[in-house]
Amino acid sequence: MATATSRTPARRAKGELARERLKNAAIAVLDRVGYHQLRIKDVTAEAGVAAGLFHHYYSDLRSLIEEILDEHIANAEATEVIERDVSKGDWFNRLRSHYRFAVRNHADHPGIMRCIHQFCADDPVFRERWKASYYKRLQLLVDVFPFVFPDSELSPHEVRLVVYGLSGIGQDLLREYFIERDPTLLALQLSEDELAEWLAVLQYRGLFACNPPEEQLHYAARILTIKRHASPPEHND
Amino acid sequence: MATATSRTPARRAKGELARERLKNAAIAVLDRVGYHQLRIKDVTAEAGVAAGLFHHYYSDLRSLIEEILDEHIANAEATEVIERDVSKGDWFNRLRSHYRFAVRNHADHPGIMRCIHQFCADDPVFRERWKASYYKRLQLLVDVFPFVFPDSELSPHEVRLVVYGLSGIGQDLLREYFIERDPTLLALQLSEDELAEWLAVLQYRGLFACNPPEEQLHYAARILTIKRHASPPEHND
DNA sequence: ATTGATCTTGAATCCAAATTCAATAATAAT
DNA sequence: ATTATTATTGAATTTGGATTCAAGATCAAT
Repeated sequence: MATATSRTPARRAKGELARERLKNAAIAVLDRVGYHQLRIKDVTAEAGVAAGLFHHYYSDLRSLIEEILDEHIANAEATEVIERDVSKGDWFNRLRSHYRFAVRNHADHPGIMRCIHQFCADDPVFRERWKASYYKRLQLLVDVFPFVFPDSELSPHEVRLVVYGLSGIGQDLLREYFIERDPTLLALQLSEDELAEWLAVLQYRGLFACNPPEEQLHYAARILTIKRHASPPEHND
Repeated sequence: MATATSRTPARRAKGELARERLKNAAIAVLDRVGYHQLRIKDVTAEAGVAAGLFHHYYSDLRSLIEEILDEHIANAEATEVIERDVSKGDWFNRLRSHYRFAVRNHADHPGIMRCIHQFCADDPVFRERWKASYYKRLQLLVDVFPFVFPDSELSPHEVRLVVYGLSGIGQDLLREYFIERDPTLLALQLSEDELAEWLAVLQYRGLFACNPPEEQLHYAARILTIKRHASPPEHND
């Protein structure tokens, strides 16, 4: 934002509007076809302007997309109130808040999330930027780990391994759900909060090797019934 | 394989060799630059043949890559002995075997795994093929779920949610480790077996909400020390 | 109203890479 | 040895799309 208005002092309101229109058009097309299918002509057509106008505002597609993603990331970080209303020791709610955030992000901006994923896969520079943002949240967990688990004998590297490993819970699933819209998953008819809670429970179990306090579960209480028999029955397929 | 030798009866041994050389060249380049940077010229140069030869054997890049990936998938499925030496109720070893397989795959074929990931992201047809292969293993888990957890009140859809969610454990991590070669992860200096075991432990905890039997842990026993205090200490960051 | 700036257009140009193809070499069959 | 088939080359062409640019439209300031 700051860059956009300050870079060229001569930039006018109308120009800013056109940039906005191009960005919104790009986001719309991203939703439909994804980053690798995206063409400048698609964007200008969607925005209802001439093809040449694009280069008046952006040097190439990459820079437009970068601007969109940077804005999204900044925006997301700003609105991430997550930690605020969660009391210090309340880990389940903390994890659930993180998932609520991730779920909402996917639900509201599937095109952008897909684009981030695609962009990361072949642009090392952007991937670092994304990781920096994404792992910042994880880092919080890494940092407090020694306090939460004072008896843990894990080295800092091992802590990172555990946290990064567990952070994978639901990543693919959210993409399948909100971006590919996999029918077998959509069939679940879950609200955003429900989905977030399910994923949080799984992560909680992975982290603490036990269930979260039952009274905190609003939707996923049934998961407590996943309890293994003392002597698991032999079974033939 | 069967297709390759039978499609054109007139195809000669030398031709088969050239196809092999192209495929191997492509795999080598995939390792270096990934799918989206890959150019036909790169492949022919790497193979040491003229650019035009490519089209004698393949109609386009996509079809070459598809052949490579299909072969890889078929091959992987064939060598996946996994379930064989694991006794029926021995879930921890079963999960660990799956992870050993995934880890080995990434370690041995980083270029191909990266390509699969990129390909999936923008080719819905291929994604279905990959999911079919990948989820086949998960489906096993989904199928036996009611027998392992007879008291579970989860609907089949919910079972799928849980299994898919947990299957995300380590996905990104394996990519970061073997494809991007993230230094903070490589610093762990883990053997393939160690990595597989860590991931399996995390998944086991997520699935069973408890630790795997201690005597089965060869490397990751320290994870048992992640035990939460009865009354977690308040902590200020 | 005139001026100087920015905005917008779309046809013309450029470019990287895919694709074709005529010519030549290698190989197998007889 | 001759012939037919397949393999290989690399220069020429085509393609899809990005990029440029001259010309006209719009706008703000005075």
